Amino acid sequence: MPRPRQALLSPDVIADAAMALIDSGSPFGVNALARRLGVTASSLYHHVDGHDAIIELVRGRLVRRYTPDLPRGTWEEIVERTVRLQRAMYAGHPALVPLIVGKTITDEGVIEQYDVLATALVEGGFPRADVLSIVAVIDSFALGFGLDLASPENIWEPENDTRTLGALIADGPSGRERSDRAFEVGLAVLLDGLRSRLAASAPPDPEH
Amino acid sequence: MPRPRQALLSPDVIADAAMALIDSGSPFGVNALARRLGVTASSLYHHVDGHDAIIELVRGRLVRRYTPDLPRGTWEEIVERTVRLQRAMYAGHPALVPLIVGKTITDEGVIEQYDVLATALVEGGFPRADVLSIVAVIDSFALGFGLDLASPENIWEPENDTRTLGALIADGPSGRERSDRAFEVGLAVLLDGLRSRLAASAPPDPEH
DNA sequence: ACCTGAACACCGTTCAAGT
DNA sequence: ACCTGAACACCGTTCAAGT
Repeated sequence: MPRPRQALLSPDVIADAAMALIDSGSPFGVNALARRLGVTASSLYHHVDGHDAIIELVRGRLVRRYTPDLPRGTWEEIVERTVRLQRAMYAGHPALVPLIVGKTITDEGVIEQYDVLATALVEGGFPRADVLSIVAVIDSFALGFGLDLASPENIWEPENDTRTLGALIADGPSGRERSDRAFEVGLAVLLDGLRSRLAASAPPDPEH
Repeated sequence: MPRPRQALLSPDVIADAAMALIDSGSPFGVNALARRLGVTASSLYHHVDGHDAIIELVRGRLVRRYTPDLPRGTWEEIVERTVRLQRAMYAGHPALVPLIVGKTITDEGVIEQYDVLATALVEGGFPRADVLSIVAVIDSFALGFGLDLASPENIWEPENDTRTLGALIADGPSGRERSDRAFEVGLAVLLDGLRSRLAASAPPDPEH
């Protein structure tokens, strides 16, 4: 079946199938993807630039889907909304997370999200020299908790006795509920920490 | 060369070579590892339980090397020391980080570190029900910044103009220095956030 | 007990050949 | 322009055969 009159593939078709494959839980790969599409792996290379480019395509789509409009508000609102949106995205597509770690971000839509964040922090009064670091902190935070969603049920499996850890694991929730609670605690810690830092760098308005 | 009088391999020999392979920057795999050891990949399976078990072996060794004695002190000191030790370990062996994400921790030495942390937080006055979440927050934090070390020089590559992000990237440091700065900011935010949380859950001593 | 070599079911990518 | 099939250099794991 060489060269049908109407092309079988396109970047969109490939991205859709890639997302379905990732969400199915089966390991992602160009061969597995081609199989799903009823096509040879080499065919994909006529439309996209290989494995990593497909992942970046999927990331871009998801970010656009999960952030319909650019957030407005105070830096606190924007930080919280950004982190919660990322959380929702990773929760909806946990198997994507291990695939995107350590890949350079080039997608315009994703860059724009980080730009909004950076702008909000500068306008919020954080020292310019710190803002990129703070964006990285927020990013690390979101990614770390995204990986938590992609992790096995039990992160720790103590075989011997422990002083505290074993009992805490036995007493508390597991799986998604454990992860959600940790996320909420983490988000509160993050926002509190940022507020303290802002207060320390820009002393409160002398009028008060 | 079947069955030499003195065994060529052992878990220790394999772990040493695995660490050298990982630190060399070449992609890790059982085949590549066997090649380095001048041995067949199948030989490894007489001593260790495959790819993931080798990674867990390396993790255990490194944790033991980087934490010679169990930390003592206030919860703040223990949290800070734990995070800094993990940071040092990941900085020394960045290529290990992507290999350990999402793998269940079974190594006794590693479990013990988390147990010390959990115990310190309980004794420090954090609500028992929150402690496991807080340990997960600290873990996500350390892992997120570890991944930052394993990431390419440029995390963001904006192609179009941006309002703020592009200028911040151009003005600030890159590579290791950027990562280190972000880590320091993140650690300060983490500790501040934890202090606020503790103060909110356990109101200050009425004597003061 | 320990190592090999062959086998199996995979990877990601390139490229000449076909229409 | 678009798809195929073969090729290349890899993966991780199993297992019978050899000493």
